[in-house]
Amino acid sequence: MPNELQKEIARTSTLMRLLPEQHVEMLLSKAIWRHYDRDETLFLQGEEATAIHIVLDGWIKLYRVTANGSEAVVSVFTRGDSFGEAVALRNLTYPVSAQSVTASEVMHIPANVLVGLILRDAQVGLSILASTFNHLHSLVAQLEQLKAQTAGQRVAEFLLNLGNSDSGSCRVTLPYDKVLIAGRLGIKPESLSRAFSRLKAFGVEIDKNHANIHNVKLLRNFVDAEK
Amino acid sequence: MPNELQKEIARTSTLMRLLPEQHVEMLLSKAIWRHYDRDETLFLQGEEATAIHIVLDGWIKLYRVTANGSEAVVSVFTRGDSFGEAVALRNLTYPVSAQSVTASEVMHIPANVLVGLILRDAQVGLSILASTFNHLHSLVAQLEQLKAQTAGQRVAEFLLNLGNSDSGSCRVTLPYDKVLIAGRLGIKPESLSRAFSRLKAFGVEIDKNHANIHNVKLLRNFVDAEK
DNA sequence: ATTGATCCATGACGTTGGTCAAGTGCGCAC
DNA sequence: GTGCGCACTTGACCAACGTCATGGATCAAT
Repeated sequence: MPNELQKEIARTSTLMRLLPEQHVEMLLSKAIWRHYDRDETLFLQGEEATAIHIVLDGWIKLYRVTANGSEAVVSVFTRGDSFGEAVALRNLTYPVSAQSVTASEVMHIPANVLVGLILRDAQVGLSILASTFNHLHSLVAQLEQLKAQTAGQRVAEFLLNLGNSDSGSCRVTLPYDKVLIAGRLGIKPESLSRAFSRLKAFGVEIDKNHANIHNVKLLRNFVDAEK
Repeated sequence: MPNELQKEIARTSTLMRLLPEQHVEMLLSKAIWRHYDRDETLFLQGEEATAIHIVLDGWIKLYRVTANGSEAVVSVFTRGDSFGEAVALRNLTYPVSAQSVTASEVMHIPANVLVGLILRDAQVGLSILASTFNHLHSLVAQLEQLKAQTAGQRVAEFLLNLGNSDSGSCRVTLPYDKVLIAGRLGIKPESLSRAFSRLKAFGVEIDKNHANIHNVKLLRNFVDAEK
């Protein structure tokens, strides 16, 4: 049973905000609305995709389990983000697994509903391409970070992206626990912890799950520092 | 002026092989066919995309130049691969730059031609999503590799992907120079060189731009080795 | 208050890969 | 041939990060 707030978030999601009103209403009416507790699995890599997913609240991680059993976090999604479009529309199998990392509300749109809509109105296909492109772009950005930045720089950039000011100071909330943040950044929790303490020198204070950035420009400078 | 071989490659590209014949012919007739010498730039990150690209011959790299001036190679494409779909269809700006790393033949399809086709036949949109999904998938695989494998394992996996047998022995050709291979794998040329010599112990011989893998299963084993 | 669980910080140490510098092998122009 | 340039290799050294072990802080249950 979706409430109005949830519907509003859905309407403004990357996936739907460009669609004409009557399509949106149709999708909302055919969607499945579900609550997930913390650490529930939405799907596993290798499963066949039958729906696309829009996060209404909470945090969902996409991750891969590697041949030797360790876990690589690929993305972490939150309110307004959608995922699984490209896979579901082709009836392919997921290349990643998905799990809630906090209690979450997620809306599922059955793939056949969306396919039907695309065939009737090709504009919808372009909308979905747009959102898929966002994912492409964010993966490209992650690759660049991993290849060209040190762990410390990645941590700093992560903090800067949480607050979205570009000068002055700001206080941001760490959205999920530090093990996951470390995973998202491709480092171990211990390294994250050390990176945080090294960032003190650049005006960053970590207090529980909050970070105070005293001088945004100074930190930005550190991220962009040549080698 | 395309020759028949080039047209045949285009027809079997990821992007077009699922399209009905008459659409393919139309796209081929509207396409721009171009030769690039080595090290020519196709486009730069930040430029507005006006076409999608299909590689007919040679190798094209996509890369990002970071704030501190260093370069991160994101993808390397060859015969039959297409790129730029999601960007061109939305008239967005490229998140990466593209450059030929060998002399290459590339076919460009103007975005407006493709958009027109999608609006007339939504099936085309799904085809493009399929090819975009391939890119997504390969980026996800790269992320996993960077986060969960050592440089040596990445090098070994790269060699295994070049030959596509899964047992016995095989001889593969290194498709482009070692500086670029190193970039693609997120390491420095020196480290690539050292990785190669360490792989001798696993039956890999490097000779100029060829690699002999004496025992594919042994090497696969090394890649999948638990930590 | 005590226990245990969970999450995080810190220290000691090992390994990986980057950096810098020198050297090798090969192709090519003359 | 000789000389030069380029791609690659090798070695010595160092910084960054992972690993392993320990200990503190917080919270809930008893």
